Formats: sequence, C-alpha cells, structure tokens
Amino acid sequence: MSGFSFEISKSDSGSDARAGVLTTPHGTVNTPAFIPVGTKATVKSVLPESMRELGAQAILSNAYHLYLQPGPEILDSAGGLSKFMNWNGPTFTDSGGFQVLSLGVGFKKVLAMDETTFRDDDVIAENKERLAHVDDDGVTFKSHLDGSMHRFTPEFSMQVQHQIGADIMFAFDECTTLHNTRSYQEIALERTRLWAIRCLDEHQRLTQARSSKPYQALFGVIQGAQYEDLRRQAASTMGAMESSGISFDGFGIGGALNKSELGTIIGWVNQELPREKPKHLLGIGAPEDLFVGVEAGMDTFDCVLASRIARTSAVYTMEGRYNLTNTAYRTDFSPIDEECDCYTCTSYTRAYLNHLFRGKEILAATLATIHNERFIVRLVDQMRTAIINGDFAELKEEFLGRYKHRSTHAN
RNA sequence: GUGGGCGUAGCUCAGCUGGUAGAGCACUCGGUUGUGGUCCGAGAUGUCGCGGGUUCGAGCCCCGUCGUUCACC
Repeated sequence: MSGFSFEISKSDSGSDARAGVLTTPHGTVNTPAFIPVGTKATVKSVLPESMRELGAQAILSNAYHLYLQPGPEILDSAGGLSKFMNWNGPTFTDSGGFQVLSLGVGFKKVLAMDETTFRDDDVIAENKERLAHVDDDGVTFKSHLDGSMHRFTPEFSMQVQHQIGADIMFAFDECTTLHNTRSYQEIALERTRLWAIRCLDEHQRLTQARSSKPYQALFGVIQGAQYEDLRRQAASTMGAMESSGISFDGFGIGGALNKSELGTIIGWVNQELPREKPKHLLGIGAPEDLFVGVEAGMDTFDCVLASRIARTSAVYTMEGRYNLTNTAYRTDFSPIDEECDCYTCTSYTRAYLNHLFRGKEILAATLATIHNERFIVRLVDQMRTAIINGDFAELKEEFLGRYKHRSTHAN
C-alpha cells in the first residue's frame, strides 16, 4: 500500500553482504547499489539521461541546498524532485543534518578519515566563525549563499523533505566528528535520538496530511562516532524506535568514520539493527571502502568523491586511480580504462581528456564524471552479481589485489 | 638627436639605506568520502640584458654598451 518495500533475495555465506530489491513509488533499486549524488537536483555537469545510461538507479539530493535554492515549495509545485529534474526515477534526500557539521565547524576540515589526524581530546570548534549553531530544539544556519539566517528543526526538515518529495528521506540528525570529546558525543547522540522521535511524529503527520502524494520512506540515522557502546546503543534504540504508530523504514549510518575502523563500526551497528530493513552508508564511496561496507551488510551508498575528483581530473581504473592532467597522457590515445564500457571510454582518449582539462573546458568535467560514476556504479553492481553467484569473496580479493597494486605506482 | 623610465623564474612583477634572490599566475606531482565547479599540500624554475669598475661582499653604487619605451626637438 505504501509503495515502499525491501526484499532480500540472497545472503552471502562468508560475510554479512546481501542482495535485495528496494521498491519505491518511482521505481526499484537493486541492492547493493551506489547512489550518485546530485546535491542541487543535478549530478554536476551530467545529463539525467547519461546517468541512467551509465547505470545509476537513483539519485541523492540535499534538503538543505534545495531549501535555500530554489525552495521546497517550487519542488512541490513541480511534482517533486524526480520530475523536476527530469530524472523520473527513485530519489533520496539527505536531511541537512550533515550541514550542521560541515558548515558548523569549517568546511572540509573535520571529517578526518585518516587516523593520523585524529586527536581524541580535540574539542569541536565552538568559537570560530561558524555558520551553524546547534541547540536541543534545532539548528540555526547562516546561509552560505547570502548570509541570511535560517533555522532547521526535526519538524522543519521533515516538512522540507516532504515538499521536495524524494522516495527516501533521512531523519534530521547531528553529525559529529572524531574531534569531539566523548562527553559531547553522548550529548549529540541523545539529541539525535530525541530528534528522531520528532521526525517520526512529524513524518507521520505529513504522510497523512499529504495522502494524495506518493509515499515517502524515512530512514533513521545512526551516530555514535568511534565508540562501540554508543554505536550499539544508538542502533538498537533506533532499530526498535516507534512513535505515532510508525517505525523507520530503513537506516542510515552516519558520522565521521575512521577508515581503518570502518568495517568494525558498521559491523556493530549492523548487528543491532533489524536485519530485514535496508541500510544506507552515508557518504562513503571509495572503491576499497565499498567492499567493506557491502561486506558489513550495507545495501546502499552515496558519495561525492567520484564526481568531485572527476572535476579535477582524477579517474578510477581497475588498476587504481590517476590524474588525467599528468604530462604522460598528453599523447596517450588510449581510453581512460581499457576495461570500461562507459560512454567516455568508448568514445574518447586520455590525450583528448588531458587537453580538455588543461584548457579548463566544461566538457572535461562531464566526461570524467560519467566515467567515474560508471566505474563506481558498476563496481557495486559487480558486487551484487557476485553475492548472487556466491563468489563475493573472490571478487573482493581479485579487485583489491589489482587496485592496490596500481595505487602504489606512479602512473 | 636630447632627456627620462624600464630591462630580475615561462608570464606579470617585488626586492627597504649594498650582505650571494622572492610572490602571484603558469608548470610538475599528490590530496579531496551525507558536494561552496572549491580548496589544500608538496615540488621544479634564474648566467638578476651584456661588459667593466668600486667593495671583504653588487640585483642594488659608478662607467660603458645593447634592447625597449615615453617625452621633446
């Protein structure tokens, strides 16, 4: 009746990996799946048709960005995000909770994925010129676009996300970093728990008030940083949470995750969450990390990495990643990756891409993004196939053997 | 012809009263994990136009010379 469901079709014998199908009002997603990010209702520089052609099954946008521009009421009037952007397929929206962090403590400074920069007693910046301030009721933002002040509460995030109309929404949470103190993590986690209840309540109210609209699923977000007890507690609490007669349709695993502990942390969370519900690993998408995520039971992923690095010339291949701007590729007339079946690789050479990047041509971003998104989407597709065929472990070993090997070389 | 300015990294230029050269861009190579087409990091690069001179020491001072540019005849 809701139009939303998740079915697990096959489980891996050697790990927690599983293959399934996520059904939404706008179409299905075969899992595990990589969901490309189109923050502002567009995958930067790439046509929706191209995204479909390269195998994308859904697109993830951001409620904070769409709220500021063009405004959720416009998305609502347009018939929802999927139709507005001419994607006409399944969509996700992030709640804007992540922006509490990214705008709050200085963009790109705190999501330390590398343990070498980790310092346990570093306190979150509470004095700097932050664009966001958190309190128990919500978050006050200063727009990065024009400096105007805005306020997000769990209720407001739900209202915005309902207007945007994505098939899968995320609860409004407070994302912390590895730099927060343990005591702050506890405070933030409790706040996220209380906000989750408010999200469920408001979500249920809006679902009933807007019953003529397609059903939108709501995923709760699990925080807890690197602490086992906090992660397990958050997962079991959120997994069992019920309010206004409803529970979460699925879950997102969020927060800053130490790369070397990624699998361990997801593993704790996965053990506590209901097995039958879909799990989305927020913001993770490096090839080697995707194997860890799938192996730990994650069903969907989103990440800006593939498209962001593509815009500055870095591309993935089965042998590792490299930069197309390197001098060596000026006269290299082979494709980015001989084994890739994407539009870019079947039509263009490294030399041409090198030229486009050096000339700062817009097409460079388009072609490189198509390739990288195809590479990641296909990689996760291959994992799904492997799970179904019972040889996930072999795929992982084979891929990582080659990929890491190449990464240690200069070109 | 006369007078003045300028000639320093590939480009645009900094170099205080002389102590054996720097920046930005470009270039080379990394990085970017719920996206501010950004940003960050590392690196390479010079007969300081040329030739003399003064000085312990000259990109800086003096003489000459070449080039360039402006003004005036």
